[in-house]
Amino acid sequence: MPSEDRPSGDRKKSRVTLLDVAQHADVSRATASLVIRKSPLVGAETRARVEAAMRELGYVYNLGAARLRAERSHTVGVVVPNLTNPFFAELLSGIESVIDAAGMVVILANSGDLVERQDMVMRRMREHGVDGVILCPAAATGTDFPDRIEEWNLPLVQALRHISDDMDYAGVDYAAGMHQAVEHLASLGHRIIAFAVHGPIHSAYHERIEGFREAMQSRGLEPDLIVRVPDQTAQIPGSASLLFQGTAKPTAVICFNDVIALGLVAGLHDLGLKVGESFSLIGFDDVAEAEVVRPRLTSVSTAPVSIGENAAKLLLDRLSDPLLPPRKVVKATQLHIRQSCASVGEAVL
Amino acid sequence: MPSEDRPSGDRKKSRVTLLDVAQHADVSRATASLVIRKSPLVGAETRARVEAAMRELGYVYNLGAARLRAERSHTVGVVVPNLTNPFFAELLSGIESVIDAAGMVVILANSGDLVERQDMVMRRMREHGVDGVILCPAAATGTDFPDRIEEWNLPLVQALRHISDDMDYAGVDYAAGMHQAVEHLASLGHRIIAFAVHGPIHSAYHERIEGFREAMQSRGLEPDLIVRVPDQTAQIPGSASLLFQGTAKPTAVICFNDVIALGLVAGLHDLGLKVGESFSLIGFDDVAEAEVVRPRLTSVSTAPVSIGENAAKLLLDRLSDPLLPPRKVVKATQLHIRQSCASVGEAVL
DNA sequence: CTGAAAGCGCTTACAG
DNA sequence: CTGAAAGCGCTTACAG
Repeated sequence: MPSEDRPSGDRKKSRVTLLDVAQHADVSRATASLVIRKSPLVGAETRARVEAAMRELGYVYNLGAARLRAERSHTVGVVVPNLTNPFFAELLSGIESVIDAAGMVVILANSGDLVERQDMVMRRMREHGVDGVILCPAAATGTDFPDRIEEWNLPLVQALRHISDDMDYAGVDYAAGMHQAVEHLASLGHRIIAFAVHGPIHSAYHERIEGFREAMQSRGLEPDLIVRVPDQTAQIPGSASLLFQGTAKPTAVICFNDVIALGLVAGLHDLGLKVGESFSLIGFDDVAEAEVVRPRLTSVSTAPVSIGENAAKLLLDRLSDPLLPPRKVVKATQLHIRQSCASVGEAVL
Repeated sequence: MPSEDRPSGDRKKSRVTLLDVAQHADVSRATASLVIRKSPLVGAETRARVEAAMRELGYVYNLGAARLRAERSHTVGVVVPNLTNPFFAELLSGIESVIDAAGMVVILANSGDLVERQDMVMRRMREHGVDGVILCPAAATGTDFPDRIEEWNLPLVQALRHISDDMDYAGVDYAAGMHQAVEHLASLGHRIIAFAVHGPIHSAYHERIEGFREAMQSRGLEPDLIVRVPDQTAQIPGSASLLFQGTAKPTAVICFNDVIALGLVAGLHDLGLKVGESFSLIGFDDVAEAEVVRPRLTSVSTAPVSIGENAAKLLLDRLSDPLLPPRKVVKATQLHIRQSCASVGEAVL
């Protein structure tokens, strides 16, 4: 009665193995293995017999054993800085769907945007034998990181943020998105435009800042009205007054992302300003709430789900052809115009 | 030059193994294995030597191989209906943090709230040899599902929704949450209260409906003013008028979740009603946006991150003691009063 | 198209 | 505290 003193053991002990299936179907183990892997080498009749046996015995493929021999785990690691942020959740959703469709599975980890945690997590991924990883690099990732990846010979694609040109990257054209926002505001007559930012500093941060500056400068507008608001959602509304502390009073603000945008809409309202009338505002990301807020939010859409899909495809391609040169898939953004921007009268000029 | 025609192979080929480490450190493989698993049987000096060897050789533990022998994968499956919903993303975040702290890793899957996909995904989880799974069951999960789990002898905990009393469950007391909402509104003098719902039908849905009805009935109030709004966020504002189509005109609405709440705030605004003044509204979940919307949203908080933590702890406990009787951890909700409710004047009674 | 043998990298008793 | 041997459940050449 070994099942009595090792209660959890009976599952494992009684596991039906490929050999059981083979014997039941009266073939060799190798043949059974071939039908599992859908090899064309096996005759239809034999295949049917083996499949019946698998069903009758309730066979479950043991990927762990297969992996040991075949050196392929059908597993990809995904590491993001923060699961709680809906933006990353959407990225993850896109990744998961294409990885799943490829018959693989995602192992998830959270770096907390901390390099030490990221190191731990990367080690864990290697221990689990992932075939590759999709990584949104922690903001402070060191310059030696790409070298280590290289050494490990671990297929890796960067998502949303990039730290090396020698590895695949899936992201969006943040700078062009900023141009679209500035362009729209400028066309409505705005000349003094603020940029509200927060969060950690990384490539996507720089690209937005650069994009903003460049777009402003190319129109002869002052590019330095950049204000930092708190990271915590709940504290953003209270920081709206920061927009007006300098000598140049903006008539519009572009937001680093929609959580800032939503927060500032509330904060500006608290200050007695009417967004979409006496003040204009553009968000970034175009989250679902943009449609549901009053006034409806004009926002630059980045579609994180499709970035996730792109990242996963990039990785799949690399797995099937490791010699591919590094590729970048950088999506275009799209300005979704709703109600949060108004034109400034000629008087203002 | 085998690395020339099998370019991806050199990683695997050159893998440093436990035997390499053992030889380098001049001990047997078994001893090396013991130091990895932190066994107290190994002397300090030997341990140090082995650890040095691991470092020098860049050894990476092969969990896949260990699992095959030890029948433990240090892996837990998590299956949710939808990653895109921030609510599930937060649940996942809570799960990930405690699973990670336990030195294990989560394998993620998305059921799309579809039973066929759920079946697929559960099979995949078994193939990957997860030690257990945390499942938010798809709405239409059949009554035979628990039996199959039982047969598979797969440790499983239900999260947010439950389909069987014989398995662990981590959730929140939805019915009590509805009581808190109704109580608050009733204390402000509201007598005709609507309940706006949407989405799939499952235990958490029923509990909220029952909770609402019971709370209304116990106060002698009409419990049947339940209106179904669209599932798509963007379409919810347009459905606000549904609240007033019956003969009984509500002065307040309780929302199934905060995405409905946010949508109806917008929709009521479009109808010229002032939420928090001429109409009252309570949300459910207390998402971050509740604080950032005007008027600030009064909402029943459900704290999905901590539900995820509870679910993960339940699973960890079960893994270490499979004979534990099934347990339920049902969190209390908390009414977070902000600005979206007003009292109705005596005149209304 | 099928079979017998070896091996993937660990852990597990079992001796010493 | 350490070593030699067997085995976890597959896949991979290699013969036939």
